[in-house]
Amino acid sequence: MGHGHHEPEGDALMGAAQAALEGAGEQWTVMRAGVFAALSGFVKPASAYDIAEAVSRAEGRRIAANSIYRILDLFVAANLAQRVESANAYVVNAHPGCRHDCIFLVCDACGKTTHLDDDRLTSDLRKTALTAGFTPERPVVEVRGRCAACAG
Amino acid sequence: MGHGHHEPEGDALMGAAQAALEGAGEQWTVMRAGVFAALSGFVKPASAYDIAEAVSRAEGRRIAANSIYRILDLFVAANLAQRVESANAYVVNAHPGCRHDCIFLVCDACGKTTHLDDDRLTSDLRKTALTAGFTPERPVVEVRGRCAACAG
DNA sequence: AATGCGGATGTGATGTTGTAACATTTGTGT
DNA sequence: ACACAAATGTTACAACATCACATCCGCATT
Repeated sequence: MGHGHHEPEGDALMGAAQAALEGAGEQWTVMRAGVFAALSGFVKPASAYDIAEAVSRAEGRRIAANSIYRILDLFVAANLAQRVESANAYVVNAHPGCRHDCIFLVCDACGKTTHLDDDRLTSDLRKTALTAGFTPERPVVEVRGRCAACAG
Repeated sequence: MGHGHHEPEGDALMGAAQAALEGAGEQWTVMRAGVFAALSGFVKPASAYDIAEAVSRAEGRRIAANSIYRILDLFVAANLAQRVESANAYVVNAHPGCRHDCIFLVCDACGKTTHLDDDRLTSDLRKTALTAGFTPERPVVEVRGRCAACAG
C-alpha cells in the first residue's frame, strides 16, 4: 500500500466520511449519506446521472441530477470524493482524512480506475508550474490506457 | 523556449499543419484549413461550439458542431491540436511535427492556457503507471491555478 | 464525357453533462 | 413553538458530444 494506513470500507468508510464532512463544518444529512453510499457502491467512476439513478432506486423516488451535483461539489471540496476530469465522473476518496494531489489510472477498455498517490511526482509538477510563473491550485494527473486485466 | 526550435506562426504554422496532416495520409481540405485557422485564432482553449461559431462567421454559412468534432478528432489524432480535458476544449499544437506528452497550465481566472513539455516529468508518470501494472497510452497532465497576470 | 467509388461534409435528431432560478422543506438555536 | 439559515425539490435550460443517414465532391477508370 505504501501509504501508511489501511483502507476503511463500508461502515468504517462512511464514518470517516461523516467525520471529515462535519469536521469541515458541514452537515451530514440523510441525503448526503445516501449519495455517499451510492458513490461508494460503484467500482468505476460514476457520473452525476449514474448516481442520481442509483439514489433514486434506493429511495424509491426521483432525485434530480441537480441535487447530486450540489452534493458532489461539496464532497469534492471536503475531499470525500474526487472528480476524474477525463471521464466527467466521480470516485469516492478512500482516505477522506488526508489530502494529496492524486493520480488516476483510467482503463479505456473496462473503465476501471485506480488511484495512486505519488507526492514526489505531483510536487515536482507543482514546482514545474511555479517555475513557469504559474500558481498551481489543483493538479489534474490522469493516465488513460489499459489496466493489467485488459492489457493482454 | 528550451525546446530546440522556434514556434511557427500564421502561414508557417498552417503550412506545418498541412504537412503533418498529409504526412498522416489525410487530406488537407478547405474546411479543415478553415477549422485550423479558427482554432489558431483563439488565445484560450476553444470548445467545438466556439469553433463552429467562428467558422460559421468566417464562411458566412452555418457549420454544425458535428462537423467540427469530426475534424477536431482528426486533428488530435494527427497531433495538430490537443484536447484540454479539464476545460472540454481544444488548443492548436504549435509543433505539429513532434509528439510529447504535454502539460497544460490553465488559469482559472482568465482561462489562458500555456503548454509545457517536460519529458522527464511525463516519462516519470508513465513509469509510475507501469509499475502499477498499467499500460499508459495517453497521460493527461493539467494544472488548474492562476497565471502570472492573475495571481497578484 | 459518363460512370462508379470512397472520403468528406451537411443535416437533423438525440444523448449526456452541467447550471440557473426559485419554491419548499428541514435542521438548529433560541 | 418560533425564526432563521441551510439543504433539498422542481423546472427549465445551457453546454458538450454523438449517431444516423443524406449529399456532395474529388478522383480514377472506362
